[in-house]
Amino acid sequence: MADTGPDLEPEDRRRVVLKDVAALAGVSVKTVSNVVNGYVHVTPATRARVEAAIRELNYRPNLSARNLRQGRSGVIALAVPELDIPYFAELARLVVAAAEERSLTVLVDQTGGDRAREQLVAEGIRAHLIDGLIFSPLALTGEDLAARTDDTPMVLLGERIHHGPADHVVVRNVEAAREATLHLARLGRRRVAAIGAQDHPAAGTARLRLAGYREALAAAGLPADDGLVAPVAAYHRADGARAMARLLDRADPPDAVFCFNDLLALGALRTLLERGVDVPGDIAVAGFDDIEDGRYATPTLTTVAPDKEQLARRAVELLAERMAGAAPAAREIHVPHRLVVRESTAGRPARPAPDPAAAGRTS
Amino acid sequence: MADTGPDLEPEDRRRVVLKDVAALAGVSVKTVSNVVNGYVHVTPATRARVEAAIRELNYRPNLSARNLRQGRSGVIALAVPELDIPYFAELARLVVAAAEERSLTVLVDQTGGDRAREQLVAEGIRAHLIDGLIFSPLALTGEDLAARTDDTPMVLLGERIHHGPADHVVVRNVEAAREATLHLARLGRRRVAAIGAQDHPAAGTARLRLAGYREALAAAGLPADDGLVAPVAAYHRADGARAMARLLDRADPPDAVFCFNDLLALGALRTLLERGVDVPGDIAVAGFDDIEDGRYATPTLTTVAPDKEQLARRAVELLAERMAGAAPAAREIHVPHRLVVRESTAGRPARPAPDPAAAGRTS
DNA sequence: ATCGTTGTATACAACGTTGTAAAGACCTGG
DNA sequence: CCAGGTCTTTACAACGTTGTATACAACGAT
Repeated sequence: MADTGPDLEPEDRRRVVLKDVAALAGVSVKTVSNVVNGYVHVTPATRARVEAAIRELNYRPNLSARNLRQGRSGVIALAVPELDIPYFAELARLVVAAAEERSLTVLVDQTGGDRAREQLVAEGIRAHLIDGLIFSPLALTGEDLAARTDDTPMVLLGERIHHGPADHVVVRNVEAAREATLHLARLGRRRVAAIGAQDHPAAGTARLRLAGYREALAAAGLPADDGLVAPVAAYHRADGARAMARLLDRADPPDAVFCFNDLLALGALRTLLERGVDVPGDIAVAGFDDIEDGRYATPTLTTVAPDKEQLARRAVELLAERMAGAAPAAREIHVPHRLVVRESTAGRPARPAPDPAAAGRTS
Repeated sequence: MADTGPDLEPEDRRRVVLKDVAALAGVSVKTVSNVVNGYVHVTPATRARVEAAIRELNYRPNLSARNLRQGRSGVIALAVPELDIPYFAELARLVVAAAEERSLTVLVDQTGGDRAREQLVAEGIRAHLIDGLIFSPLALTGEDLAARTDDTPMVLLGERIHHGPADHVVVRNVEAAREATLHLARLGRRRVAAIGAQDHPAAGTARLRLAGYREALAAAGLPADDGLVAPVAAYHRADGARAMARLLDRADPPDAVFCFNDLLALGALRTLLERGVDVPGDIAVAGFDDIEDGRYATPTLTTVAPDKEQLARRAVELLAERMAGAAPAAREIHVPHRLVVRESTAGRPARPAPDPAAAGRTS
């Protein structure tokens, strides 16, 4: 608090700027800038002298200044509900990696799925700090997003907002849910339950997966019993565990369950185990997302595996296009998915199983 | 690519800046700035006029300019090996939350545990973009860090670098590992194995936890058998699964295993399950980190639970102090931990299969 | 030798913001 | 009604960088 802080050398403390390098190298500031930016027309001799000065002073460009000058920051934000939900963590890793390939830095925002916070994000809480936004909203509706005034380029992830105003990259939720449910029906299960229904208007994922589930029941000639559709407050393990318990407490429990994400399924598995219910003998379980945990669960979890790698890559790609100035109409990109059948529906493999890492995927 | 892009209105496209607001409100640029920054001496009338203009134009301050002017960005970086390792994901969430309380934005860097990348991070790859760094290095040694030339404030997380040049916030690894191992010994286990030893010089965590494990064996009067110490390449489930398989293939397999983190333990559990080994009946398993997965594993996982909340909070706190200019000597802060005993050592709870906790004492 | 032509280096302004210093408006008390 | 103070607002400069325009040097061709 005292003064500007001559904690160390009074002068040396200052950050090194172009001017310092220029002085040491005996050239103009702009020449140093040119060297830093790889401008072609610089004599090898000059370049060498400048580079030596840069090294000697350990010069680092001031990004704030550069950004101010250039009007962009090279930073994009990734806004997700929570980082420690495995699906989003995996996505975050992939987005950061994809962004890096384009020399973009990722700033991570956690909305907690909270509507007010999501609105702030959409409204550009980080405006001018970021050049673009990859957003995975939970609570916002299509109208909310359409009403957005901030014009930072945005790409929506993993959620389908009908006629949204922005690009979105998604998996074919209805089809995928149908495939998973049909898989359960083809095992001969007659009472296939669903865990993960949600009421509120923004619950796009829940609605689509529920639709796929119902389509599959119809296609398989099974009756639709709304008592077998378990709503949840959120998509965490605990919700899945509770929902499973409620289903088991019914007079006519299900013989299969399709959970709208893997965390719900893992919670359900836990309840089944505690109750001594055999999986998949008594009840088969399938999930959605293919998070790593599912590959090590007991039993390993059958699940819909979206191509997350591509999800991330395409999102960054679309965003980069818009950041570069392209302004096509909102696009909807679908990434592939596949059903990965594991023990929770197919049963335990023969005794000697070598490497569990090989279960399901290349790893 | 064509031109600068009159995709919309040729003029309206420009971002709104202070000047625009000032013009509309009929005041000077500085007055608008004063309003934005909550400067006290502004007439209510003026303030109202300015605020109206701000709303009308939807003005957002340009952070690059503000940062340039003020010499700081309000952004800190969190550098961790991988975001989809649950421990780091949880930590990331907590750090982001703690940072938010101080109006700091977090930028996440993934090093992959790669030495070159960690060096870049330490050397200030984001210099001038960030005001501080919270770093959880995997491959760097204390010397590497001491040799760092960048002077961005830094706090090290969860890793103990001896006599490091920076603050670090850590759990008492040796003590915690000792407690966990002693817990296994007190169950009556005689052949307690360890999974997670690592050779390379930077593996501080592995070394400390191994030391704690050995101390506990000595304290319990158990012989130290190096054949029971399983090295791993990394700390993922697959490594734990493989290491467990190797231990089981020995002529004299262990009757308990202390894994140096929960992922290793989860991998080990998977192998045990596949081999039909009863946990904790035949082999008791304990981990470290208390990640959520462990609470839903089969059986639920006994583990050392570091106070991650405090870990994150203290790290941000120390960093903020240094960013504010304080320059005390490097500090080492210890956060509390506790041993959470669950089914993997205590046995299945009574619920479904009446099975008293004493089941853990079978061997 | 002179003229372009190309290649190299420079000065200056500008990006949008805020700190400084100072000017203007307004009040109080003599 | 004015001196002296406080409150409010302003002009200007500066943060570090890069685009533009331009000066200067070196060159081959006339």
